[in-house]
Amino acid sequence: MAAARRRVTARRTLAGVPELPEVESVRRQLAPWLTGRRVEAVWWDPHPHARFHAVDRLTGRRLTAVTRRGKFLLLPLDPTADGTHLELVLHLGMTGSLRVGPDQRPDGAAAAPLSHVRARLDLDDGSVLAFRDPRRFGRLSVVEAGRYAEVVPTLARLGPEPLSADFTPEVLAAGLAASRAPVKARLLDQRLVAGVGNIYADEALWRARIHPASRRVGAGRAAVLHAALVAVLAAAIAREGTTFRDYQMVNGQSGRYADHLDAYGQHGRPCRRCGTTLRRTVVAQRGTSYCPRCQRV
DNA sequence: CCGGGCCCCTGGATGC
DNA sequence: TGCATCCAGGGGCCCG
Repeated sequence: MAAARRRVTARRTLAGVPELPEVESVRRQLAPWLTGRRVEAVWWDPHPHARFHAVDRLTGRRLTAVTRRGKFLLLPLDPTADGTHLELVLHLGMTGSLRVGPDQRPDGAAAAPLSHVRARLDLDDGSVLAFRDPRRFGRLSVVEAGRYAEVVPTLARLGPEPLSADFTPEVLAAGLAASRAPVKARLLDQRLVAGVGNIYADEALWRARIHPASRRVGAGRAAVLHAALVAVLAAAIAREGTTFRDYQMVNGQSGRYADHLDAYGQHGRPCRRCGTTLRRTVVAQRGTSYCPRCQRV
């Protein structure tokens, strides 16, 4: 009884984090609003735990594009007076989200204040970009274009985009062969492939029938895993990400991938393939759901 | 360089 | 019902 209630609760309050599909959805929504806009003013949270770097350098700059690498949003800026090309690097962390829109309601009254706003950019068309982040895991950094190593080391060492031609079954197989860490740890480590987090690691491993703790994934299974990663990420992008508590798209709605989850957060429920009850374990310090029957070590 | 472990933070869920 | 405790997790950092 208690266990059953716990499962229901867990399903209803499914939590998650923005991964590549969610960030890509945000990017697509932001691009038409932000491209070409000039930043008139910047405010950021002076909280001692806030993770902001050189954000003041945005003032007066124009946003020339909205791009993405892995889970990072990259917004290149027009050159400064001395010709320096800067870039805004934005990571949503666990609970970060972005809202963009007019600062005033149509009737001229001020919009209701958003909660947990950690930074805001006032733009030259009167709109405002608000960065909300209850848990303060998100990061905003302004760096010289392409110079990531000092400020955003993970971005500097980021692996190939999983939906690009650079990410091949051979690249994945070679990367997995070079290490004996659990395969899920390798997927979460952004150096092998960019943008995979806890949700899509569990989903891809379930689809590929590979146990998340497996330390031996040969070329054959790596090719299956490659196909699973590409399929899962593409399907999630098509549905604008997964519905969960913290993630909200720019317009305040949620993604529609939750109904398609086969593994993530599904422990206690039957495997959609074989009916075996999915189990929960911990791999790489992350909650992990898998099928003990059809996912093999 | 690599892998493993811990920590940052805070709202919601759980436990008593 | 209320208060205390637990839990979630991306990525930085440290250690062996």
